Amino acid sequence: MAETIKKLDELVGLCKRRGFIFQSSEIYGGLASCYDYGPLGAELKRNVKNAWWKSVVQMRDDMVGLDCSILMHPMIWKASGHVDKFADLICECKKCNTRSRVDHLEGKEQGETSRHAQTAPTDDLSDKVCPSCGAVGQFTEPMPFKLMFETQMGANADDAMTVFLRPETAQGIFANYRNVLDSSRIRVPFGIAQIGKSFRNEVTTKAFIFRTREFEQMEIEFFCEPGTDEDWWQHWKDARMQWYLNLGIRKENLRFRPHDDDELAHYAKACVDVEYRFPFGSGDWQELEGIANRTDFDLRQHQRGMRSVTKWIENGRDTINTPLVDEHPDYQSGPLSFFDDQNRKRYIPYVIEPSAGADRGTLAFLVDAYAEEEVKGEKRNVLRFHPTLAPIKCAILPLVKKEGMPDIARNIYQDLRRHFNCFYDEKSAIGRRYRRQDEAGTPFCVCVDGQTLEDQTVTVRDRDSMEQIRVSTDQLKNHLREKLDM
RNA sequence: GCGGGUGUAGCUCAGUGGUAGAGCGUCACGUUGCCAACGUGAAUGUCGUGGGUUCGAAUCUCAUCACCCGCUCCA
Repeated sequence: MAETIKKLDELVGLCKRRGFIFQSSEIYGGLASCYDYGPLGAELKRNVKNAWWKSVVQMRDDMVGLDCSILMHPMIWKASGHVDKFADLICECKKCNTRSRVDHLEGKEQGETSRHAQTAPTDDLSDKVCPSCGAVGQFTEPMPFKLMFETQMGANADDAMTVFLRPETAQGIFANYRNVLDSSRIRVPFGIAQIGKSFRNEVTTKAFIFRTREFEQMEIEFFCEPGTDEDWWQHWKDARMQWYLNLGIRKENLRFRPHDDDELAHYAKACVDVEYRFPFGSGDWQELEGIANRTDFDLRQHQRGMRSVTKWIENGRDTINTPLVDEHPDYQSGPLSFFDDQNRKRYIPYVIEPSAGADRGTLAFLVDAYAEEEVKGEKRNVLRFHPTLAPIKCAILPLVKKEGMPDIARNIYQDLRRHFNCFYDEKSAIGRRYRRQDEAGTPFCVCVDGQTLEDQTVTVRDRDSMEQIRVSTDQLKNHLREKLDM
């Protein structure tokens, strides 16, 4: 009789009530689109990230990790295309107040439109048609729309340089691809994984932590020989779907959604989204992760970017108005090429990018685990987290607060907590304590009772079945570690 | 950014100009002793924020912030 969350409001309330997720700066009235993880949420999210890392780095021979800085050389974002793409011009229809991108307005030829904020024409919208209400020429002056966060680097205001907070972790991987190759003895095909914060000035945030301006990504760039890219794309597609399933997300709430050709980013040869059926919007499927074939676009772009730096300095470090130099005719032998010494071949690798949202994933695990049940006429709320993800693995509870039971329980607690996250609770009735742990998603509860005093056994209570078995205290640690797979 | 809605205790909400409330939760004590038990008691409020009207504002009004729904947008 499990019931799931039907509305976003329920979920927000649940997250706050149990200390998973809070509105950022709440005592100041909140800050739009920013959220904080509470005690249980911080554990949950960290477990999600650790599970991902274990799956894509620890358990694989062909993957290594990376953790690079959020601030990077501004020209990285020129080469990646973000400086231009993320500086679109927006105008507003005076008649219906709808905002449109200038380069999306009808009548404008695509190649003709400048994407550069400072060189874009601020006139000549007189013959353009509002895509929303059909009014002609009723637009405000075009205004630049900065999708990347900017900040100043350098304490001395005169010398300060404008840098960007990264809008994706991916480019840090491309920028370090050469370093990793040269230092780790790894060879193509191989991948680099990274978890970290990224920032985008999304036009629309909303939907709780689903789309926020500050968010955390779990990204892989997998480098492979051109021609093998489609096979690797398929490999990662399967591997990533299996990860969500292995961690307990119900199959019927997951699906692949291939991108249409006109939806593909300019660099991508193919892209598929892993989607989860979230309980908001119209009960709609929403993206958890995108798995793209980025071809050799990024490495080739960075080869151009590397050769454009001098020009950028000469140009007064003006990132927007410093175009990249043309691609070298012999780009296949460039500094970011890979030499396959077994087959005596040199090439720019193709890249498969499985890019997952850590916050979205955490939200999906939370939603999918939630259940309301009837037990003997009483309502029971339970979060059926996979043990790997559960914030607390085991609660240790003395049946009563006397006859030495708390002392024994505390000893067990001190022993078990060295191996996994535990919680000790001796307050109020035992049934209430079990239900509290159900709400936190704790898979096991250990109870020290009267019989423990006689034969050194405790009960182990299972969250999902609510059944109890007796386990000898000297077997307890092994019993739990086996059950928890830890 | 547009339209609609909401904002009162940790949570869910009642309270339409006159003393700030309930249920749940939390805490203490007692009783009980394996699934939100019972009894007694207690704590908890910038009524989102700031201004205005009024003798008096949670309530009327203006502004603002945040969230939700629908548009728009989503490299």
